[in-house]
Amino acid sequence: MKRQKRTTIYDIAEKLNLAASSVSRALSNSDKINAETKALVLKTAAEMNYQQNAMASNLRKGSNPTIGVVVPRINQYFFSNIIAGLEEVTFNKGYNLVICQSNESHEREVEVVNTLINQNVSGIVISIAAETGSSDHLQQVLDRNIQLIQFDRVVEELETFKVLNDNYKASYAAVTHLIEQGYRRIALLEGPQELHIFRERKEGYIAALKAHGFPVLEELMYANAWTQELGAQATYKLLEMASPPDAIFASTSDFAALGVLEVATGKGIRIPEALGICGYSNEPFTEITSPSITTIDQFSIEMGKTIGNLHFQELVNSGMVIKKTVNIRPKLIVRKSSQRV
Amino acid sequence: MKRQKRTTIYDIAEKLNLAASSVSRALSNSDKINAETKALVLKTAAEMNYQQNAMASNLRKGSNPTIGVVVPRINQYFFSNIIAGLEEVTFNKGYNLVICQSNESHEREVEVVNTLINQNVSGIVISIAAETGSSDHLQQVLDRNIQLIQFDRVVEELETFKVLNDNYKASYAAVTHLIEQGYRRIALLEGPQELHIFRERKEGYIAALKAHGFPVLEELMYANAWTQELGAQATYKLLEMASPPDAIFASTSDFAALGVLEVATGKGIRIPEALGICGYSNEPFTEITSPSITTIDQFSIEMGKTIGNLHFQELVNSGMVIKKTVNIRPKLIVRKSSQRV
DNA sequence: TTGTATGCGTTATCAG
DNA sequence: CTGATAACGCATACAA
Repeated sequence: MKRQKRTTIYDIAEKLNLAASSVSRALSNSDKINAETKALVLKTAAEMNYQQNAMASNLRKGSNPTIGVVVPRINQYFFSNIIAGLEEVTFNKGYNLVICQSNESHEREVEVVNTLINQNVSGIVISIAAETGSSDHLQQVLDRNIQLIQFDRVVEELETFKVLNDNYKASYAAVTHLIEQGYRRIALLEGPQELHIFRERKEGYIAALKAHGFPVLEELMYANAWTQELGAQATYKLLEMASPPDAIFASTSDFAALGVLEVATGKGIRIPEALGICGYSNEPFTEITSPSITTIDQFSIEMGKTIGNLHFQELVNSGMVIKKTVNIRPKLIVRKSSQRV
Repeated sequence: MKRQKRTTIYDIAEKLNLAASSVSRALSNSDKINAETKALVLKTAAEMNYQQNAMASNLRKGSNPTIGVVVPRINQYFFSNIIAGLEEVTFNKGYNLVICQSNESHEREVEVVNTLINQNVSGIVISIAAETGSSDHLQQVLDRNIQLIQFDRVVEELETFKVLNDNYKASYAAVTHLIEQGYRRIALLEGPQELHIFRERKEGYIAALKAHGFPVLEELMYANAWTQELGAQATYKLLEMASPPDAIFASTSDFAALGVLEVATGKGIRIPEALGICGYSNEPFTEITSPSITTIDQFSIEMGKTIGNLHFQELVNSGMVIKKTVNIRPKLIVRKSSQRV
């Protein structure tokens, strides 16, 4: 049972005593073709079960209507929602999405980006891995004039479209909220400071403390606590302090906040009375923990749509050198874990 | 700023005074080439920033080392884990994944499958949409001798590899567990019965009841309760009955179980004492609700890997007519929502 | 080992 | 409006 040859435009042409070019025109809905022959071609194409060979077509046209998406992990709510939003706009334009994971590895990221370049995709949408490194691979993308859109975690030096959350403001708002709720010693769980998003969140935290006349204490800033496990470990340490914090802002993720919640609950600490908690990302589970977790919504679906729109807009303006940053203002979602007033 | 021409093997050949074919051989690591020239070609290729045009190569070779994946929704834990597992094996083989969502729509499913066929992918991995319909599009895949692997939700009549959970046994085990915990009136939340997986789960439920001498009551079987919202609605109705159930098996999903939990908790019903709950899928959140939710793990990452292995095995045996079903035995995860003994 | 020639399936250009 | 032909970039059969 060999792979049977697929029918090509030549097969159709032969059957109808036409030239292949005419068949091509009919199929591509050209206007330089008689309506009747077009109808005839379409009909026989369907009968003969014809399906276009996208590789040949794309090769000839020198373009490939697909967009490559590179994210650290596909199974995080934030990223899968970005993709969902993005797909909503690309699908309607007849564009495909090729989705790749870097698994937070820089090496892997380089590999998948190269694969995408090889595929001649018309655009690449990326949120870089936590394990950062050279950005040569992204420069390559630009050099080949492939649309590059960075989102969330970006290489700042690179002149590309960027779709970002205003991490600083979100963080500032979260800490201000905690202060307003009467918390006095607010600890921060930090992410890897190589990533700007985590630096910005830290800056927002510091600024909010200062703005309200609170001291900024090194002992309350806990580095690299950006997974559930690490968040839990950090919480153990923090709660063992002589004067422990009365609130923890897990600026890295809701998963870290979950780690905090579990450890604190396990120790019999009452939330939000004795300890306030705030996470980041508005993962679905934050709504159903007990108590529910205060967090920050990043409007991920919206972000995805924005990215898609940017892509097509740029295509229209191709040749222009418009590079800019779209900032999406995240929103603080106040839930039980931080409401004691 | 026009898109600059990418360097081709001809550019390299010209520079080195070689034939394009030699360059091609060097690049494809052929053995019919002098080691020195190979090294030289590789070196200059790197210098000239050469990257292969995958479309041309694939067109010429008549194959495309990518696998298309079609799932209802990318942002469900089960599916994203399938993809993660699958990617683990395909990536190592140098294969790409093109991931598409059907959004549970049959029309959309047909569209994306056709796109994948056009791309000449070497395989398609699919879990069909809840909105079922004709399976012509999948027959097309087979007719073109593209590897087709179905998983989880499948079209049974189609002779393809199938990777399934043993829904019947899992359901049977869940209900048996509930009975052993002393629950007497166990309700079932059903999914759309067009899908075999939901039929099988219902059969497992019925069989377990019968095996333990319990009556099978129509009033306790609630149709189409397969989202959180619908699960909540169903729970309202069920708990209003003259003699309400003392346990609810949300055979459709953990989301439905979550709906049950919320409504019951809202009504002040104590879980697991007054009402036992069991879900399906082992979504991460089932561990952190209070009480935690008993559920069924489907070993989704394993399933993904299995699918990948099947794909490549079939490639090796191409020409053979081996079509079979791999059944993965899910595991009951007992948590607090059903433990009252 | 290397070069020449051809074709993969389309689309675009040019005549007719 | 239609047909012939070239070209997209690469890989292979064949010749040298």
